[in-house]
Amino acid sequence: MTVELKGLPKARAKRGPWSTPCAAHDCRACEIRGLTFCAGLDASEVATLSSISRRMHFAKRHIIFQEGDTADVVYNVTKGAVRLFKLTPDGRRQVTGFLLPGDFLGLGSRQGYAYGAEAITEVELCRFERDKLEILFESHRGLERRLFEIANDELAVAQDQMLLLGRKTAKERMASFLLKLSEREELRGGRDRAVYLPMVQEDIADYLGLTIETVSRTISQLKRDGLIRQSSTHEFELLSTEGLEDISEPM
Amino acid sequence: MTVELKGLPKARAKRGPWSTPCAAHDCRACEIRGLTFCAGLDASEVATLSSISRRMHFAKRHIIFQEGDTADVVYNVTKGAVRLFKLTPDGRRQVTGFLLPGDFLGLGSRQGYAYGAEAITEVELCRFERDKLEILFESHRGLERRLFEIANDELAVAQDQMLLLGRKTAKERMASFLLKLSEREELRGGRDRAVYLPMVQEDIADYLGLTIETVSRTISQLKRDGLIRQSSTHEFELLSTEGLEDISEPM
DNA sequence: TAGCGGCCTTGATTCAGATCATCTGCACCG
DNA sequence: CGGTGCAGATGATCTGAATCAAGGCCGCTA
Repeated sequence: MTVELKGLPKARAKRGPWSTPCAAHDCRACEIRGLTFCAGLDASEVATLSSISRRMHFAKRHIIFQEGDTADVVYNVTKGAVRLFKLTPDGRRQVTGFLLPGDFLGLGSRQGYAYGAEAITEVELCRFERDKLEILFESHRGLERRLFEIANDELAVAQDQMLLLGRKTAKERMASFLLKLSEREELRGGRDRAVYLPMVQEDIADYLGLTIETVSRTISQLKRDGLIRQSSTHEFELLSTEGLEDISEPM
Repeated sequence: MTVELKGLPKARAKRGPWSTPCAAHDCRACEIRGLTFCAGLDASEVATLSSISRRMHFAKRHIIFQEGDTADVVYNVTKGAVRLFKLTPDGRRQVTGFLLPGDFLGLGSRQGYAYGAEAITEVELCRFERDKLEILFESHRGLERRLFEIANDELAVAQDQMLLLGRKTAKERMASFLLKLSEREELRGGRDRAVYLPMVQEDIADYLGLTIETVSRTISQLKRDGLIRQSSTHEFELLSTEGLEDISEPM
Protein backbone atom coordinates (compact mmCIF):
# COMPACT_ATOMS: atom_id res chain seq x y z
CA MET A 1 0.00 0.00 0.00
CA THR A 2 1.43 3.31 -1.06
CA VAL A 3 0.24 6.49 0.58
CA GLU A 4 -0.05 9.91 -1.07
CA LEU A 5 2.84 12.31 -0.53
CA LYS A 6 1.68 15.55 0.98
CA GLY A 7 2.72 18.55 -1.08
CA LEU A 8 5.55 19.94 0.98
CA PRO A 9 7.66 22.16 -1.32
CA LYS A 10 11.12 20.84 -2.15
CA ALA A 11 10.85 18.20 0.58
CA ARG A 12 13.48 15.59 -0.09
CA ALA A 13 11.57 12.76 1.57
CA LYS A 14 9.33 10.42 -0.37
CA ARG A 15 6.67 7.95 0.65
CA GLY A 16 8.12 4.47 0.51
CA PRO A 17 6.67 1.58 -1.44
CA TRP A 18 4.77 -0.23 1.26
CA SER A 19 3.49 -0.44 4.82
CA THR A 20 1.71 -3.42 6.25
CA PRO A 21 -0.45 -3.29 9.34
CA CYS A 22 -0.28 -6.67 10.99
CA ALA A 23 -2.70 -8.37 13.33
CA ALA A 24 -2.57 -7.68 17.02
CA HIS A 25 0.39 -9.56 18.43
CA ASP A 26 1.64 -10.81 21.71
CA CYS A 27 3.47 -8.19 23.77
CA ARG A 28 4.76 -10.93 26.04
CA ALA A 29 6.97 -12.10 23.18
CA CYS A 30 8.25 -8.60 22.47
CA GLU A 31 11.95 -8.44 21.68
CA ILE A 32 12.47 -5.13 23.34
CA ARG A 33 10.24 -5.19 26.40
CA GLY A 34 12.15 -3.80 29.34
CA LEU A 35 13.72 -1.09 27.19
CA THR A 36 10.68 0.90 26.39
CA PHE A 37 7.61 2.42 27.96
CA CYS A 38 6.13 -1.03 28.43
CA ALA A 39 8.92 -1.68 30.92
CA GLY A 40 7.96 -2.65 34.43
CA LEU A 41 4.36 -3.61 33.79
CA ASP A 42 2.78 -6.64 35.43
CA ALA A 43 1.34 -9.56 33.46
CA SER A 44 -2.21 -8.22 33.33
CA GLU A 45 -1.02 -4.84 32.20
CA VAL A 46 1.04 -6.38 29.43
CA ALA A 47 -2.01 -8.36 28.35
CA THR A 48 -4.15 -5.21 28.15
CA LEU A 49 -1.45 -3.38 26.24
CA SER A 50 -1.16 -6.32 23.88
CA SER A 51 -4.85 -6.09 23.11
CA ILE A 52 -4.61 -2.53 21.84
CA SER A 53 -1.28 -2.76 20.05
CA ARG A 54 -0.74 -3.59 16.42
CA ARG A 55 2.44 -4.46 14.58
CA MET A 56 3.37 -2.30 11.57
CA HIS A 57 6.00 -2.69 8.89
CA PHE A 58 7.47 0.16 6.91
CA ALA A 59 9.91 0.00 4.04
CA LYS A 60 13.13 2.00 3.97
CA ARG A 61 12.40 5.69 3.19
CA HIS A 62 8.71 5.34 4.05
CA ILE A 63 7.33 8.43 5.76
CA ILE A 64 5.62 7.26 8.92
CA PHE A 65 4.04 10.66 9.49
CA GLN A 66 4.61 14.27 8.47
CA GLU A 67 5.10 17.33 10.63
CA GLY A 68 1.66 18.69 11.42
CA ASP A 69 -0.25 15.40 11.06
CA THR A 70 -2.78 14.86 13.84
CA ALA A 71 -0.97 13.13 16.66
CA ASP A 72 -3.52 10.43 17.42
CA VAL A 73 -1.16 7.46 17.21
CA VAL A 74 2.02 6.62 19.06
CA TYR A 75 4.56 3.93 18.32
CA ASN A 76 7.31 1.89 19.77
CA VAL A 77 10.23 1.02 17.55
CA THR A 78 10.92 -2.73 17.68
CA LYS A 79 13.22 -3.10 14.68
CA GLY A 80 15.22 -0.82 12.40
CA ALA A 81 15.94 2.89 12.63
CA VAL A 82 13.86 6.04 12.20
CA ARG A 83 14.84 9.68 11.66
CA LEU A 84 12.83 12.62 12.97
CA PHE A 85 13.10 15.87 11.05
CA LYS A 86 11.79 19.35 10.42
CA LEU A 87 11.91 21.23 7.14
CA THR A 88 12.06 24.93 6.29
CA PRO A 89 9.77 26.07 3.45
CA ASP A 90 12.82 26.31 1.15
CA GLY A 91 13.81 22.73 1.83
CA ARG A 92 16.54 22.91 4.42
CA ARG A 93 16.26 20.00 6.80
CA GLN A 94 17.05 19.60 10.49
CA VAL A 95 17.12 16.05 11.78
CA THR A 96 15.97 16.30 15.39
CA GLY A 97 16.57 12.72 16.39
CA PHE A 98 17.28 9.12 15.50
CA LEU A 99 15.17 6.30 16.92
CA LEU A 100 16.38 2.75 17.48
CA PRO A 101 14.64 -0.36 18.80
CA GLY A 102 13.11 0.37 22.18
CA ASP A 103 12.57 4.05 21.45
CA PHE A 104 9.22 5.72 21.76
CA LEU A 105 7.76 7.67 18.84
CA GLY A 106 4.89 10.09 18.77
CA LEU A 107 5.15 12.56 21.63
CA GLY A 108 3.41 15.75 20.62
CA SER A 109 0.65 18.11 21.51
CA ARG A 110 -2.82 17.95 20.05
CA GLN A 111 -1.76 20.56 17.49
CA GLY A 112 -0.11 17.65 15.71
CA TYR A 113 3.36 16.18 15.52
CA ALA A 114 6.10 18.80 15.73
CA TYR A 115 8.28 16.80 13.34
CA GLY A 116 8.11 14.21 10.60
CA ALA A 117 9.25 10.61 11.01
CA GLU A 118 10.82 8.54 8.26
CA ALA A 119 12.14 4.98 8.11
CA ILE A 120 15.93 4.90 7.63
CA THR A 121 16.01 1.12 7.25
CA GLU A 122 13.17 -1.32 7.03
CA VAL A 123 11.29 -0.71 10.25
CA GLU A 124 8.99 -2.58 12.56
CA LEU A 125 6.79 -0.59 14.90
CA CYS A 126 4.30 -1.32 17.62
CA ARG A 127 1.33 0.99 17.08
CA PHE A 128 -1.03 2.31 19.75
CA GLU A 129 -3.98 4.58 19.28
CA ARG A 130 -3.72 7.49 21.62
CA ASP A 131 -7.27 7.45 22.97
CA LYS A 132 -7.14 3.73 23.67
CA LEU A 133 -3.88 4.29 25.48
CA GLU A 134 -5.40 7.11 27.47
CA ILE A 135 -8.21 4.84 28.62
CA LEU A 136 -5.52 2.49 29.86
CA PHE A 137 -4.00 5.35 31.84
CA GLU A 138 -7.14 5.44 34.02
CA SER A 139 -6.39 2.01 35.42
CA HIS A 140 -2.63 1.98 35.02
CA ARG A 141 -1.18 5.18 36.38
CA GLY A 142 2.35 3.88 36.02
CA LEU A 143 2.03 3.89 32.27
CA GLU A 144 1.13 7.56 32.20
CA ARG A 145 3.94 8.38 34.58
CA ARG A 146 6.37 6.44 32.40
CA LEU A 147 5.31 8.49 29.38
CA PHE A 148 5.83 11.69 31.32
CA GLU A 149 9.31 10.48 32.23
CA ILE A 150 10.04 9.76 28.59
CA ALA A 151 8.95 13.28 27.64
CA ASN A 152 11.23 14.68 30.33
CA ASP A 153 14.17 12.63 29.12
CA GLU A 154 13.56 13.77 25.54
CA LEU A 155 13.56 17.33 26.78
CA ALA A 156 16.96 16.87 28.41
CA VAL A 157 18.31 15.34 25.19
CA ALA A 158 16.90 18.26 23.20
CA GLN A 159 18.66 20.74 25.47
CA ASP A 160 21.96 18.92 25.01
CA GLN A 161 21.43 19.13 21.28
CA MET A 162 20.82 22.89 21.51
CA LEU A 163 24.17 23.30 23.26
CA LEU A 164 25.79 21.22 20.53
CA LEU A 165 24.17 23.15 17.68
CA GLY A 166 24.63 26.58 19.20
CA ARG A 167 28.10 26.39 20.67
CA LYS A 168 30.17 23.44 19.50
CA THR A 169 32.65 23.11 16.62
CA ALA A 170 32.31 20.49 13.88
CA LYS A 171 34.86 18.19 15.55
CA GLU A 172 33.17 18.54 18.94
CA ARG A 173 29.77 17.80 17.41
CA MET A 174 31.01 14.65 15.71
CA ALA A 175 32.75 13.37 18.85
CA SER A 176 29.66 14.08 20.99
CA PHE A 177 27.48 12.30 18.47
CA LEU A 178 29.60 9.15 18.38
CA LEU A 179 29.88 9.03 22.17
CA LYS A 180 26.15 9.45 22.69
CA LEU A 181 25.36 6.67 20.22
CA SER A 182 27.87 4.42 21.92
CA GLU A 183 26.35 5.06 25.36
CA ARG A 184 22.97 4.21 23.92
CA GLU A 185 24.27 0.92 22.56
CA GLU A 186 25.76 0.07 25.91
CA LEU A 187 22.40 0.60 27.63
CA ARG A 188 20.92 -1.79 25.11
CA GLY A 189 23.63 -4.30 25.91
CA GLY A 190 25.62 -3.81 22.74
CA ARG A 191 29.33 -4.47 22.47
CA ASP A 192 31.43 -1.88 24.19
CA ARG A 193 32.93 0.82 21.95
CA ALA A 194 31.22 -0.49 18.79
CA VAL A 195 28.73 1.86 17.21
CA TYR A 196 26.11 1.09 14.62
CA LEU A 197 25.27 3.99 12.30
CA PRO A 198 22.31 3.00 10.14
CA MET A 199 21.95 6.51 8.69
CA VAL A 200 23.86 8.04 5.77
CA GLN A 201 26.20 10.99 6.20
CA GLU A 202 23.57 13.40 4.90
CA ASP A 203 21.41 12.48 7.91
CA ILE A 204 24.33 13.02 10.28
CA ALA A 205 25.04 16.38 8.64
CA ASP A 206 21.41 17.46 9.03
CA TYR A 207 21.43 16.26 12.63
CA LEU A 208 24.64 18.09 13.56
CA GLY A 209 23.93 21.28 11.63
CA LEU A 210 26.79 20.67 9.19
CA THR A 211 27.24 19.75 5.50
CA ILE A 212 28.01 16.26 4.19
CA GLU A 213 31.49 17.42 3.19
CA THR A 214 32.29 18.62 6.70
CA VAL A 215 30.95 15.38 8.20
CA SER A 216 33.09 13.34 5.81
CA ARG A 217 36.19 15.42 6.51
CA THR A 218 35.67 15.27 10.27
CA ILE A 219 35.24 11.50 10.25
CA SER A 220 38.39 11.21 8.12
CA GLN A 221 40.28 13.31 10.60
CA LEU A 222 39.11 11.29 13.60
CA LYS A 223 40.27 8.17 11.76
CA ARG A 224 43.65 9.73 10.95
CA ASP A 225 44.02 10.70 14.61
CA GLY A 226 43.41 7.08 15.59
CA LEU A 227 40.30 7.82 17.64
CA ILE A 228 37.86 5.75 15.58
CA ARG A 229 38.00 2.89 13.11
CA GLN A 230 35.44 1.89 10.51
CA SER A 231 34.66 -1.85 10.66
CA SER A 232 32.13 -1.79 7.82
CA THR A 233 29.81 0.62 6.01
CA HIS A 234 27.58 1.16 9.04
CA GLU A 235 29.81 -0.08 11.86
CA PHE A 236 32.37 2.04 13.66
CA GLU A 237 34.63 1.31 16.57
CA LEU A 238 35.62 3.90 19.16
CA LEU A 239 39.33 3.31 19.74
CA SER A 240 39.61 6.01 22.41
CA THR A 241 36.49 7.13 24.21
CA GLU A 242 38.78 9.18 26.43
CA GLY A 243 40.16 11.03 23.44
CA LEU A 244 36.69 11.58 22.07
CA GLU A 245 35.50 12.87 25.42
CA ASP A 246 38.37 15.34 25.53
CA ILE A 247 37.27 16.60 22.14
CA SER A 248 33.55 16.71 22.85
CA GLU A 249 33.86 18.57 26.17
CA PRO A 250 36.92 20.79 25.95
CA MET A 251 38.11 22.35 29.22
CA MET B 1 20.77 35.87 52.42
CA THR B 2 23.59 35.03 50.05
CA VAL B 3 24.09 31.50 48.87
CA GLU B 4 27.45 29.89 48.05
CA LEU B 5 28.42 29.82 44.38
CA LYS B 6 29.09 26.30 43.22
CA GLY B 7 32.52 25.94 41.71
CA LEU B 8 31.70 25.69 38.03
CA PRO B 9 34.86 26.62 36.11
CA LYS B 10 34.71 29.91 34.25
CA ALA B 11 30.96 30.09 34.73
CA ARG B 12 29.87 33.64 34.17
CA ALA B 13 26.83 33.42 36.44
CA LYS B 14 26.94 34.48 40.07
CA ARG B 15 24.62 33.95 42.99
CA GLY B 16 22.62 37.10 43.52
CA PRO B 17 22.40 38.99 46.78
CA TRP B 18 19.16 37.69 48.19
CA SER B 19 16.20 35.35 48.04
CA THR B 20 13.25 35.51 50.37
CA PRO B 21 10.85 32.66 50.87
CA CYS B 22 7.49 34.11 51.76
CA ALA B 23 4.62 32.62 53.66
CA ALA B 24 2.04 30.50 51.87
CA HIS B 25 -0.16 32.84 49.88
CA ASP B 26 -3.53 32.85 48.28
CA CYS B 27 -3.60 31.29 44.81
CA ARG B 28 -7.07 32.72 44.27
CA ALA B 29 -5.49 36.16 44.12
CA CYS B 30 -2.79 35.03 41.68
CA GLU B 31 -2.05 37.55 38.93
CA ILE B 32 -1.39 34.94 36.31
CA ARG B 33 -3.88 32.20 37.01
CA GLY B 34 -5.35 31.04 33.75
CA LEU B 35 -2.02 31.28 31.98
CA THR B 36 -0.20 28.56 33.71
CA PHE B 37 -0.53 24.98 34.84
CA CYS B 38 -2.98 26.05 37.53
CA ALA B 39 -5.35 26.95 34.70
CA GLY B 40 -8.76 25.32 34.69
CA LEU B 41 -8.82 24.08 38.25
CA ASP B 42 -11.98 24.29 40.36
CA ALA B 43 -12.17 26.23 43.64
CA SER B 44 -11.30 23.30 45.89
CA GLU B 45 -8.34 22.39 43.72
CA VAL B 46 -7.04 25.93 43.84
CA ALA B 47 -7.37 25.86 47.60
CA THR B 48 -5.34 22.66 47.84
CA LEU B 49 -2.71 24.04 45.51
CA SER B 50 -2.59 27.21 47.56
CA SER B 51 -1.85 25.19 50.68
CA ILE B 52 1.31 23.67 49.20
CA SER B 53 2.60 26.69 47.30
CA ARG B 54 5.01 29.27 48.61
CA ARG B 55 5.95 32.64 47.15
CA MET B 56 9.64 33.26 46.49
CA HIS B 57 11.59 36.40 45.58
CA PHE B 58 14.89 36.41 43.76
CA ALA B 59 17.09 39.37 42.94
CA LYS B 60 18.38 40.06 39.46
CA ARG B 61 21.24 37.63 38.57
CA HIS B 62 20.31 35.23 41.35
CA ILE B 63 20.81 31.60 40.35
CA ILE B 64 17.57 29.80 41.11
CA PHE B 65 19.16 26.41 40.52
CA GLN B 66 22.14 24.93 38.72
CA GLU B 67 22.27 22.25 36.08
CA GLY B 68 22.44 18.92 37.88
CA ASP B 69 20.74 20.04 41.11
CA THR B 70 18.18 17.53 42.35
CA ALA B 71 14.90 18.36 40.71
CA ASP B 72 12.65 18.20 43.76
CA VAL B 73 11.04 21.60 43.36
CA VAL B 74 9.07 23.18 40.54
CA TYR B 75 8.05 26.79 40.08
CA ASN B 76 5.67 29.05 38.32
CA VAL B 77 6.94 32.44 37.22
CA THR B 78 4.59 35.16 38.43
CA LYS B 79 6.77 38.24 37.87
CA GLY B 80 9.97 39.06 36.04
CA ALA B 81 12.05 37.04 33.60
CA VAL B 82 14.27 33.98 33.91
CA ARG B 83 16.89 32.51 31.60
CA LEU B 84 17.63 28.79 31.30
CA PHE B 85 21.12 27.80 30.23
CA LYS B 86 23.71 25.11 29.84
CA LEU B 87 27.48 25.55 30.05
CA THR B 88 30.39 23.70 28.49
CA PRO B 89 33.34 22.95 30.81
CA ASP B 90 35.32 25.74 29.11
CA GLY B 91 32.61 28.29 29.79
CA ARG B 92 30.67 28.59 26.56
CA ARG B 93 27.02 29.11 27.29
CA GLN B 94 23.86 28.08 25.50
CA VAL B 95 20.68 29.77 26.68
CA THR B 96 17.95 27.16 26.14
CA GLY B 97 14.99 29.34 27.01
CA PHE B 98 13.52 32.49 28.49
CA LEU B 99 10.67 32.36 31.00
CA LEU B 100 8.09 35.08 31.53
CA PRO B 101 5.13 35.38 33.92
CA GLY B 102 2.87 32.37 33.52
CA ASP B 103 5.69 30.04 32.48
CA PHE B 104 6.41 26.81 34.24
CA LEU B 105 9.91 26.09 35.55
CA GLY B 106 11.43 22.83 36.69
CA LEU B 107 10.64 20.04 34.26
CA GLY B 108 13.34 17.45 34.51
CA SER B 109 14.04 13.85 35.25
CA ARG B 110 15.07 12.58 38.65
CA GLN B 111 18.68 12.76 37.49
CA GLY B 112 18.39 16.47 38.22
CA TYR B 113 17.67 19.58 36.22
CA ALA B 114 19.12 19.45 32.70
CA TYR B 115 19.83 23.20 32.80
CA GLY B 116 20.46 26.07 35.18
CA ALA B 117 17.95 28.84 35.84
CA GLU B 118 18.90 32.44 36.60
CA ALA B 119 16.88 35.57 37.29
CA ILE B 120 17.23 38.14 34.50
CA THR B 121 15.27 40.77 36.37
CA GLU B 122 13.95 40.74 39.89
CA VAL B 123 11.74 37.66 39.91
CA GLU B 124 8.73 36.36 41.79
CA LEU B 125 8.06 32.65 41.72
CA CYS B 126 5.44 30.30 43.06
CA ARG B 127 7.24 27.32 44.51
CA PHE B 128 5.90 23.75 44.78
CA GLU B 129 7.65 20.74 46.21
CA ARG B 130 7.52 17.93 43.74
CA ASP B 131 6.40 15.17 46.10
CA LYS B 132 3.60 17.27 47.53
CA LEU B 133 2.51 18.04 44.00
CA GLU B 134 2.62 14.35 43.12
CA ILE B 135 0.32 13.55 46.01
CA LEU B 136 -2.08 16.09 44.52
CA PHE B 137 -1.92 14.24 41.22
CA GLU B 138 -3.64 11.25 42.85
CA SER B 139 -6.81 13.22 43.39
CA HIS B 140 -6.48 15.69 40.53
CA ARG B 141 -5.62 13.87 37.36
CA GLY B 142 -6.09 17.00 35.30
CA LEU B 143 -3.10 18.61 36.95
CA GLU B 144 -0.83 15.75 35.94
CA ARG B 145 -2.22 15.79 32.43
CA ARG B 146 -1.64 19.52 32.21
CA LEU B 147 2.00 19.03 33.21
CA PHE B 148 2.40 16.38 30.54
CA GLU B 149 0.97 18.82 28.02
CA ILE B 150 3.45 21.45 29.12
CA ALA B 151 6.31 18.99 28.66
CA ASN B 152 5.03 18.20 25.18
CA ASP B 153 4.79 21.86 24.27
CA GLU B 154 8.31 22.48 25.51
CA LEU B 155 9.49 19.62 23.37
CA ALA B 156 7.93 21.19 20.27
CA VAL B 157 9.58 24.51 21.12
CA ALA B 158 12.91 22.76 21.58
CA GLN B 159 12.62 21.16 18.15
CA ASP B 160 11.90 24.52 16.56
CA GLN B 161 15.00 25.86 18.25
CA MET B 162 17.08 22.99 16.86
CA LEU B 163 15.95 23.91 13.36
CA LEU B 164 16.87 27.52 14.06
CA LEU B 165 20.31 26.69 15.48
CA GLY B 166 21.19 24.05 12.92
CA ARG B 167 19.90 25.56 9.71
CA LYS B 168 19.06 29.27 9.90
CA THR B 169 21.16 32.36 9.14
CA ALA B 170 21.77 35.13 11.67
CA LYS B 171 19.06 37.32 10.14
CA GLU B 172 16.55 34.47 10.07
CA ARG B 173 17.32 33.64 13.69
CA MET B 174 16.78 37.18 14.85
CA ALA B 175 13.52 37.55 12.92
CA SER B 176 12.21 34.21 14.25
CA PHE B 177 13.14 35.22 17.77
CA LEU B 178 11.31 38.55 17.62
CA LEU B 179 8.22 36.99 16.06
CA LYS B 180 8.04 34.21 18.64
CA LEU B 181 8.34 36.69 21.50
CA SER B 182 5.64 38.82 19.95
CA GLU B 183 3.25 35.86 19.59
CA ARG B 184 3.88 35.04 23.22
CA GLU B 185 2.98 38.59 24.26
CA GLU B 186 -0.19 38.42 22.23
CA LEU B 187 -1.27 35.23 24.01
CA ARG B 188 -0.71 37.06 27.27
CA GLY B 189 -2.84 39.91 26.02
CA GLY B 190 -0.01 42.32 25.39
CA ARG B 191 -0.20 45.13 22.87
CA ASP B 192 0.00 43.92 19.33
CA ARG B 193 3.43 44.17 17.66
CA ALA B 194 5.16 45.48 20.80
CA VAL B 195 7.85 43.22 22.23
CA TYR B 196 9.44 43.37 25.65
CA LEU B 197 13.04 42.12 25.76
CA PRO B 198 14.15 42.02 29.40
CA MET B 199 17.41 40.24 28.50
CA VAL B 200 20.67 41.83 27.37
CA GLN B 201 22.14 41.16 23.92
CA GLU B 202 24.60 38.65 25.34
CA ASP B 203 21.63 36.49 26.40
CA ILE B 204 20.09 36.77 22.94
CA ALA B 205 23.43 35.84 21.37
CA ASP B 206 23.76 32.77 23.60
CA TYR B 207 20.15 31.82 22.83
CA LEU B 208 20.54 32.15 19.06
CA GLY B 209 24.01 30.63 18.81
CA LEU B 210 25.60 33.92 17.72
CA THR B 211 27.99 36.55 19.15
CA ILE B 212 26.93 39.86 20.69
CA GLU B 213 28.46 41.69 17.73
CA THR B 214 26.38 39.75 15.23
CA VAL B 215 23.22 40.28 17.30
CA SER B 216 23.91 44.02 17.47
CA ARG B 217 24.63 44.25 13.75
CA THR B 218 21.53 42.23 12.85
CA ILE B 219 19.28 44.38 15.00
CA SER B 220 20.81 47.49 13.41
CA GLN B 221 20.10 46.09 9.97
CA LEU B 222 16.48 45.24 10.80
CA LYS B 223 16.08 48.81 12.04
CA ARG B 224 17.69 50.25 8.90
CA ASP B 225 15.34 48.10 6.79
CA GLY B 226 12.37 49.57 8.66
CA LEU B 227 11.19 46.23 10.03
CA ILE B 228 11.56 47.07 13.71
CA ARG B 229 11.79 50.15 15.90
CA GLN B 230 13.27 50.49 19.35
CA SER B 231 10.89 52.32 21.70
CA SER B 232 13.17 52.10 24.74
CA THR B 233 16.05 50.03 26.11
CA HIS B 234 13.93 46.90 26.50
CA GLU B 235 10.97 47.68 24.28
CA PHE B 236 10.80 47.00 20.56
CA GLU B 237 8.05 47.47 18.04
CA LEU B 238 7.56 45.17 15.06
CA LEU B 239 6.76 47.51 12.16
CA SER B 240 6.26 44.69 9.67
CA THR B 241 5.47 41.22 10.97
CA GLU B 242 4.96 40.23 7.33
CA GLY B 243 8.47 41.33 6.44
CA LEU B 244 9.88 39.52 9.45
CA GLU B 245 7.97 36.37 8.54
CA ASP B 246 9.40 36.49 5.04
CA ILE B 247 12.86 36.64 6.55
CA SER B 248 12.34 33.99 9.21
CA GLU B 249 10.83 31.42 6.85
CA PRO B 250 12.35 31.96 3.41
CA MET B 251 10.68 30.11 0.53
C1' DT C 1 30.76 -7.57 -16.78
C1' DA C 2 29.71 -3.13 -18.12
C1' DG C 3 27.19 0.72 -16.94
C1' DC C 4 24.56 3.41 -13.77
C1' DG C 5 23.39 5.77 -9.57
C1' DG C 6 23.97 6.58 -4.77
C1' DC C 7 27.20 7.64 -1.38
C1' DC C 8 31.54 9.12 0.05
C1' DT C 9 36.10 11.63 -0.29
C1' DT C 10 39.10 15.31 -1.19
C1' DG C 11 40.87 19.68 -3.10
C1' DA C 12 40.16 24.74 -4.19
C1' DT C 13 37.78 28.74 -3.24
C1' DT C 14 34.40 31.67 -0.99
C1' DC C 15 31.89 33.77 2.63
C1' DA C 16 29.00 34.42 6.87
C1' DG C 17 29.89 35.16 11.08
C1' DA C 18 33.68 35.23 14.69
C1' DT C 19 37.27 37.77 16.57
C1' DC C 20 39.71 41.85 17.60
C1' DA C 21 39.73 46.72 18.43
C1' DT C 22 37.67 51.09 19.32
C1' DC C 23 34.30 54.22 20.38
C1' DT C 24 29.80 56.10 22.27
C1' DG C 25 26.14 56.58 25.46
C1' DC C 26 24.56 56.50 29.91
C1' DA C 27 23.48 55.04 34.62
C1' DC C 28 25.42 55.18 38.98
C1' DC C 29 28.12 57.05 42.74
C1' DG C 30 31.49 59.04 45.61
C1' DC D 1 29.79 66.59 38.11
C1' DG D 2 33.99 64.07 36.81
C1' DG D 3 34.98 59.24 36.92
C1' DT D 4 34.05 54.45 36.29
C1' DG D 5 32.07 50.60 34.26
C1' DC D 6 28.87 48.21 31.56
C1' DA D 7 25.90 47.63 27.34
C1' DG D 8 25.80 48.46 22.84
C1' DA D 9 27.51 49.92 18.02
C1' DT D 10 30.61 49.62 14.34
C1' DG D 11 34.82 49.02 11.55
C1' DA D 12 38.79 45.81 10.15
C1' DT D 13 40.44 41.41 9.79
C1' DC D 14 40.42 36.46 10.23
C1' DT D 15 38.73 31.79 9.89
C1' DG D 16 35.86 27.52 10.19
C1' DA D 17 32.75 25.66 7.63
C1' DA D 18 30.06 26.18 3.28
C1' DT D 19 30.18 25.94 -1.47
C1' DC D 20 31.89 24.45 -5.80
C1' DA D 21 34.09 20.86 -8.39
C1' DA D 22 36.13 16.42 -9.45
C1' DG D 23 36.81 11.66 -8.74
C1' DG D 24 36.44 7.10 -6.54
C1' DC D 25 34.05 3.11 -4.64
C1' DC D 26 30.62 -0.22 -4.61
C1' DG D 27 26.34 -2.65 -5.15
C1' DC D 28 22.75 -3.29 -8.57
C1' DT D 29 20.86 -5.03 -12.54
C1' DA D 30 20.54 -5.77 -17.28
